[in-house]
Amino acid sequence: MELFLQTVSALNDPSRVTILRFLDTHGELCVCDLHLSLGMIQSRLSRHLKILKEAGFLRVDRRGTWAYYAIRNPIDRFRLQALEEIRTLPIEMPPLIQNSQTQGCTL
Amino acid sequence: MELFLQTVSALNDPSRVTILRFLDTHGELCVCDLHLSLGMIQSRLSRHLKILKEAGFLRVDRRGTWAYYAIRNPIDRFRLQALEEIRTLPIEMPPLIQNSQTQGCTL
DNA sequence: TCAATAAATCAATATATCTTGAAATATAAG
DNA sequence: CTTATATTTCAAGATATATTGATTTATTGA
Repeated sequence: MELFLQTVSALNDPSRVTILRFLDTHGELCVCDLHLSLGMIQSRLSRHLKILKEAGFLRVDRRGTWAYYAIRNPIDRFRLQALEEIRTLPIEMPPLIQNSQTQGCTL
Repeated sequence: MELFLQTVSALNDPSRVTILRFLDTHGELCVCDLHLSLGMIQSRLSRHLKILKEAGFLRVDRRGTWAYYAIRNPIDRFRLQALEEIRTLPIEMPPLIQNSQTQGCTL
C-alpha cells in the first residue's frame, strides 16, 4: 500500500506531471535547463525532482557540477502506465532551453 | 491535466484505496455495510465515496433508503490499470459484514 | 403527519503539502 | 585557498485535504 501511495502522491501535482512529460519528451536534462525551460525557481524544482526520484520515476546522474535527470529505465508496470497516460494529456509544453550547452546557466 | 489529477488525487488516500479494493472484491455494497465492514464513521465514508464517484471510479444506485456503490463499468483504461494495481497490493482486508440484509444497519 | 433509519452535508480542527527566499553543500577553475 | 556556479536543504507562511460530531435531507412505514 505504501509504495502505491508514494507513486500516486508523486503524480498528484501539476508541476511534477509537467516535469515528467518534459523529460519524457526531451530525454535527459540537467536541473538548470529544466529551471530555464519550465520557469520554476530551483528550490521548488529540486524538491519536485527529489519527490519524483524517490517515487521511482526518475534517476539522477551527477557529472561535474551538473545533475542530469531522466525517466528511470527500467521502470515498473504501473509507473509506465502512468507515464503513458501523461503522454496523452493535452499539456501546453514550453520550448526547451538548453543554455547549459552554450552560455551556461543563469540561476 | 485536470481530469488526470482528479483521478490521481482520488487514489491518494489509504481509506479510498481500501474502499476500492473492498468493492472490487465484494461487488456492490450499500454505505452502511461498508461502514460496518471497514469501521469508518459514516460521514468520513460518505465523503470518500463521493470523491471516488466524482473521480469516475464508482457508480451509485439508490434503491429506497439505501445507496449502493460499486466499481463503475465501463471504466477508462488508466483507471482500470490503477484498479488492477490495487488488486495486487497486500492489503489486510476486514471481513464483509452485511447487516443490511438481516438485522438492519446500526449507524 | 410523525417517528425511524440511511445517507449527505456542514463547521471546526488537525494534518499534510506547496511555495518562496535564504542558507548550506558540492564541484570546478583560477 | 578562494571564488564562482550548480544544486540541495531549511524555515516560514500559505493552501489544501482529512477527520470528527452535529445537522440536514430523503425515504419508509406506522
